[in-house]
Amino acid sequence: MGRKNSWKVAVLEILQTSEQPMSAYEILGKLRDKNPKIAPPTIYRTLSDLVERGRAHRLESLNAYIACKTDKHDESAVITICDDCGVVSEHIDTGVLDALSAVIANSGFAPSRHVIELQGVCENCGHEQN
Amino acid sequence: MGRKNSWKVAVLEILQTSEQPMSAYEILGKLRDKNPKIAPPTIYRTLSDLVERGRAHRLESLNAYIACKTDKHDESAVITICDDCGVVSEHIDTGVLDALSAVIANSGFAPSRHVIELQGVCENCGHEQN
DNA sequence: TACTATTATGTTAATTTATAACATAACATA
DNA sequence: TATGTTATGTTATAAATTAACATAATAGTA
Repeated sequence: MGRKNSWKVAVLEILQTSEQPMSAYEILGKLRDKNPKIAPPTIYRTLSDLVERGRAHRLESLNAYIACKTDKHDESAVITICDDCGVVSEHIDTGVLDALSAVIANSGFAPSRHVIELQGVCENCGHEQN
Repeated sequence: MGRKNSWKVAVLEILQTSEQPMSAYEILGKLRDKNPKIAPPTIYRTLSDLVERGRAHRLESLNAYIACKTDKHDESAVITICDDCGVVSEHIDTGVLDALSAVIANSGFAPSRHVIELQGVCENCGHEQN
């Protein structure tokens, strides 16, 4: 106890090996395979830390988490979420940020964090016919 | 019972007269002043309906709701949320949407819904010194 | 009008998501 | 060793959302 980062690596590995975003409680379930006593606050603290450091993203529209798969661990990615297969992608792009800046320029608003999430159908799923 | 839209107007009025975003349970509390028996599903159904019709927005990053204050009741607004005073503004802008389109153009992703929420400090609060 | 289908709403209960509050252990430094 | 600080553990609860089913209103139609 009190040792730093007890869970960070484990949580990150779980996220990295998941094809799909995971809820905090899904991660909790995985961790409990090894340590049955782990409790929700531990997960939420670990996730907050990972998100703060840009190693994971919280998907606000799903209440779920993914590992950051880019090498730029900022929190400024545009995120796409396939409603069909659940695959999530990150898109880093300054064009969107510039456009956002332009929108708010006149309002005097100073953003410190932004959430940009697109839901829809990914290319793979779009090609399928059911 | 079974009569259409029993609550829609009431919920919308509550949202419209609120300076700040309200959680589902805050709305529930207000409605209970008049009708003590109203239950969560009623609120959530009403809110879903309002959001679908673009008369209200759900703020994904706050789990809260606001009335749509624009005359364009689409779901494509850029939303700014002041961390300080709680004031929320909607900004309708095609530039951002175009930039987003450009980002996803190569990925083949077909978006059906998007969430664009900026958190930060509004002009008023930015001018204050504490 | 009576019958039926459909949809809206009511109701109960549970599930899912998240955090408050406090206890304990580790670490750092004097 | 003593003290302060931070991380983690632990218990309990709060907050947000939905499932499942019951009942009532409405519309259509025989």
